[in-house]
Amino acid sequence: MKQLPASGPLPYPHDWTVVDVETSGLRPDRHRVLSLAVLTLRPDGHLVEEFSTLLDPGCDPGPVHIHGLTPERLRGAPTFDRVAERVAELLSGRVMVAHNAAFDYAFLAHEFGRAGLHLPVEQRLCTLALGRRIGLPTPDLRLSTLAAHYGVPQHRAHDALDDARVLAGVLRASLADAAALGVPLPLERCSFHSVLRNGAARNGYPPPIRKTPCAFRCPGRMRAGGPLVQGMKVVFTGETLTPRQELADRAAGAGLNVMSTVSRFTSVLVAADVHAASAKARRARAEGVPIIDEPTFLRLLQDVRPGVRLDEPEPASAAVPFGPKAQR
DNA sequence: GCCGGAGGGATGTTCCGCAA
DNA sequence: TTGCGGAACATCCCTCCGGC
Repeated sequence: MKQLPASGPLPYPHDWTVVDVETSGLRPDRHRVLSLAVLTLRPDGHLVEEFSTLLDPGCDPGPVHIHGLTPERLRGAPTFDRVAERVAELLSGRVMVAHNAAFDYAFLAHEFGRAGLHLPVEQRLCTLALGRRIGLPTPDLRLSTLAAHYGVPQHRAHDALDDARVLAGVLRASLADAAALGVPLPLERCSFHSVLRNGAARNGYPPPIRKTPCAFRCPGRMRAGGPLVQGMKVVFTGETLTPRQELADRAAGAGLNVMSTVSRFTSVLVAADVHAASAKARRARAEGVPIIDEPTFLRLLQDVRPGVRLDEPEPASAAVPFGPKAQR
């Protein structure tokens, strides 16, 4: 078990609002929030305020065997619209933090919508995505597993307040890890329209990319330090700060060939974390494919050298040719 | 020029993890 | 149990090369 670091200065200048909800099901458009816990934290992770409440959903509470919230327990609890303003106060101007944040965000967004209000969250941080980005040596990324890993005591799983307190502890430790590793936070801009368009559960993974045909001949691998050349085959891995599709569109627009998998013909792998242990990163290392981070890629993207169109003869290039097996 | 084999890339399928 | 998407793996298709 890893020792929970003491709260201290962190290089992330955000005030945080840790949120956990218990719900009557998995569909934010059909199911309701039964219990809600909201904790506000200073940038160093120090607790400022706690708020939690049961809620009267006005419907069947769903899987009682999971959350233990029977109709009897919920009877007399306030409806969401009666606590919405208080919740909005705690969320405003802060980064919302949750485990599988898209899930909690979607439920809150729908509850605020039903109350005729707007969910005042502009950015959210998913601790699941953060754990994945850090590359934790845990068998999985469940909240209970992360709590055990960081030594955060968990008393009652699926109790909103206890889960939120555990999450706050995991957040503090994860932020310390991320800072120590120099890992950028997987902050995500929020909009209710995107919730309606994409649904709730995204598990923090980047969306799949659309394949764009490339009109240029592949010049080979990228040399150390660049430059990028039109036709180079580019693969993305990990959760990038820029949306995956936007990166792919910009790459394709610059004349690069965006591929879905790494092969020995891949010119360069763009990784959210160049030390990542993803399958693509492992394959890239095995094949000798250079790996660069997102900021480097974006910088190189501003100066992509002209390539050779598929219908033109091939001249000398600024790239490294592929190995003998690849030259056929 | 045709055929078969080899290999790479694209695509499809399955598994996994996560939330309640 | 549900829904979603990434990762891993399997399979298919296309291209290229060598032999005749």
